[in-house]
Amino acid sequence: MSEQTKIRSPQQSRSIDKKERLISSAYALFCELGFYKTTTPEIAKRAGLSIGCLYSYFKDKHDLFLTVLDRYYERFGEIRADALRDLNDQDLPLRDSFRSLLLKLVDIHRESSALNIEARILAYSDPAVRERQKAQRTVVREAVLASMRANASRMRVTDIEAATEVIDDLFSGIVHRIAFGESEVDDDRMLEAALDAACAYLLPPDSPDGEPRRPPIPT
Amino acid sequence: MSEQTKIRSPQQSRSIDKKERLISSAYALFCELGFYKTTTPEIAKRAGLSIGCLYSYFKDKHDLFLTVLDRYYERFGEIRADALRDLNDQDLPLRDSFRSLLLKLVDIHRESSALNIEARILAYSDPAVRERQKAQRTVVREAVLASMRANASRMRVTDIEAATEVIDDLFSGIVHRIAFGESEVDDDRMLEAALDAACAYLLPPDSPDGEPRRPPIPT
Amino acid sequence: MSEQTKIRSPQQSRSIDKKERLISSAYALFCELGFYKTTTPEIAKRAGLSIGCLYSYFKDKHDLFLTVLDRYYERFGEIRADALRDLNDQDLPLRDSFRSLLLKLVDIHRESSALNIEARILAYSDPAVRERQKAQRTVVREAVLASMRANASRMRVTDIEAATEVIDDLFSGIVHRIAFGESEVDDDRMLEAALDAACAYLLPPDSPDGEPRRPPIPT
Amino acid sequence: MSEQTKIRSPQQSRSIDKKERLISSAYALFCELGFYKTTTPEIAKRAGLSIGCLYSYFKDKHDLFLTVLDRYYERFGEIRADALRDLNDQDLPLRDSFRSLLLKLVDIHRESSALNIEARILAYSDPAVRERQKAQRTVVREAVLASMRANASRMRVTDIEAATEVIDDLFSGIVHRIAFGESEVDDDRMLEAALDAACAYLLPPDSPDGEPRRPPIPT
DNA sequence: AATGAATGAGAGTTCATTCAT
DNA sequence: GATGAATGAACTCTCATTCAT
Repeated sequence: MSEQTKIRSPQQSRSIDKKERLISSAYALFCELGFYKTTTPEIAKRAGLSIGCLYSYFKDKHDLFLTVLDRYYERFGEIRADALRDLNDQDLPLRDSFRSLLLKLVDIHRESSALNIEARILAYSDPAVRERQKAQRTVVREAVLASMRANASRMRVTDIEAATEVIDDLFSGIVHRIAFGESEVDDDRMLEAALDAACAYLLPPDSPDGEPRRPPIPT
Repeated sequence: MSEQTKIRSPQQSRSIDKKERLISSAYALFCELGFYKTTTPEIAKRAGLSIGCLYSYFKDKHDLFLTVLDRYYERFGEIRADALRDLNDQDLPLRDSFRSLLLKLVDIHRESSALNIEARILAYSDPAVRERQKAQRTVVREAVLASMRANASRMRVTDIEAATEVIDDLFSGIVHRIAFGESEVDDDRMLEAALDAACAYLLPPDSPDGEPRRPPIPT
Repeated sequence: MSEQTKIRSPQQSRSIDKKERLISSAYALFCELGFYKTTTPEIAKRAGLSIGCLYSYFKDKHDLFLTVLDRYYERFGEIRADALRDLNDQDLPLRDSFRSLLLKLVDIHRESSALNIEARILAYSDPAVRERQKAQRTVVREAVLASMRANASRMRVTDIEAATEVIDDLFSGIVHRIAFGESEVDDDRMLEAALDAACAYLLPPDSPDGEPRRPPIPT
Repeated sequence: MSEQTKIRSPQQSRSIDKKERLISSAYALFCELGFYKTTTPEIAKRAGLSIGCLYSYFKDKHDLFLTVLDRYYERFGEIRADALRDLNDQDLPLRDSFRSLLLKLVDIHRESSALNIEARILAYSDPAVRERQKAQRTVVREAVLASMRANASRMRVTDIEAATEVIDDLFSGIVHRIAFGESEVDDDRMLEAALDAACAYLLPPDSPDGEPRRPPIPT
């Protein structure tokens, strides 16, 4: 009679595959249409499964959304973590590390940004979404902050915490703009401008870490 | 009888008042609950009007949402315009103009951010919303760009267009962060950090325009 | 936003009529098919109304069932009260008062017994039904008990409370049997047999109150 | 292949055991939750069997319910038969035989009353249930009637058939009341009151068969 | 012009039953 | 024979919209 037991926790590869297909299908539809315009029968249909099957893997639509959101945050987190590792471990100039981070973020954003926005909306009225969002935010914040601290010696900013959030905002905005083609300006010019801004802000003037990739054409 | 004539275009003051009340009520509810959780009867009820009356002023819920969105963009535009006038006309240091701009943006964001986010979601599947969003973006972009160009002499950036969008992203992020209390850092520290970044990026080193508000305590 | 306001409390005669029609229609269907086989669209259809309309008068199916149950108990209560008045006020022989009570009970039972049985089932898992049932039971019990006490002088039983419940059980059984044609024996013979039992139990031997209606045919 | 052959009629002890387990499990659940709230997967689960297995023994849920009902009637019938044997064979005073009968009926009622009530509801719309109910009723009626006839010499009632049904109603009501704790009066007082009524009705005044168990306390 | 009761398409969800393994 | 994942018809309920008054 327990509700818990009614939801299948698949251990066999075939079932796992079905659950994955449902998550993918839901992910795609939530991204494309948002939460409310996506219907559960449509999710099942796209996954090539019946509606009943969907409800044997997920308690309800909301539960499925949360699962999709977790999946998204997870993937997003991995990519960010990858990129931050570059910032810490390699002795690339900071500007180049940043560029590589931005390009990776653009990639993941391109496929799931609507989901991210939807989550922000739902977070207003849905505590479970809000909580997950906050947790995700905290993880990211800590990782970026650690990375910034590790690079503190090369920087001129003193309030590392605030600087982290400033850079986060700047990068998020640029990434969104590029991912969605909302810029009137060339993607490349946008990217370099954002890097200019980040370097000008974080680094001392004339730091070699902030050298533009392409030297200005000599006159 | 054309369908168009069914929708009243109020010319008498009483009718205008009713339409306004409907827009306000819808604005408040869309902000609070988002598009889908807001019901048309509730909008009418809050406006102290009948649901039938709502449908005599607006073709459907979507039409009302678009009207509300226009109203929001309009208000947002006015505030931005105000703030940009400061940038151009007054001989305040740029940093102070920026600060005043940011504070105004935080105010408007606080009351309508959900609407803004909702619009972003709907823009995916709704061409009419997308179009308005783009138009709004263009207006703002042009205004900010003009303002940047007028100040070009004080700046060191050469790609003014890209710089405009960079600043826009930076400021939007900060404003959102402050408006929604999502920052772990003091609002004030965040604000000054964002101004540091903007000034470091736009202005030549040591420009008096970028002087921090509070001089360092003399030794 | 309050849930309360969403449910219409009709004050105009037309609306009251609609609500009544829904209750009648639901009453008939619950009696005929029971709670689970009765569907809300069917109730609305029988009432000549739309399903949406049903849900503007009742929160949900359960709420409608409770209303129907209240209505049934109310009617049942009135008839019982009528009959008990006879027991108290008139100087009919007790046997004749009882007979008239039984005949009235048969009437109401004939139309709503399934509802009564359904309520018993739902009472197992539904506290709201259980509570109403208990309240109803108490009201009836008190009334019958008062009536028994008023007639105590004519009776030989000393434990009036227990006797009340015994008589209640006896009469309920007989009424059910007659109402549903479950008896193999003539209704009339059954009725007189039940009256024999009640009189033999309650009255002293040879009490004129227990005289059978039809005197034995003289030889 | 006829459809009939799909349903297994188990001849091997292992299979019989499984079928029994399914019947017990269903019996328990139908009693606890009623027909509609009991789900077939839950029945199979409680029996420690798969849902597929259930459907290899029973055509459908309805078929299983009928089987359970038969089983219940069977058990009920046995107990009644036992009790009636007492009435016939032993030379206990009738009052004591009745008491022992009532106590046994209370026992069986306690565990299966919901099933009984559920059957009554389903009998309205389900001919198969109705038919079984009627058959059961007939069996019981015949047995009780025979028993009453065997005791006719001790009794004063002349219409034995009607008296049988009167006693049946009286006893059923009391049993239900006691089994479900619906009485406001002590179980013991209720029981003796019911016996008073039965003896007063059936026996001649002052019959030693109707002596109360506990003699009144002498003054 | 205004009202708000009424509509009904369509959403989420359940569960008796089947059938590939 | 046994399994239990999968099916999908059917249910309850919501809410944008209409239209008689």
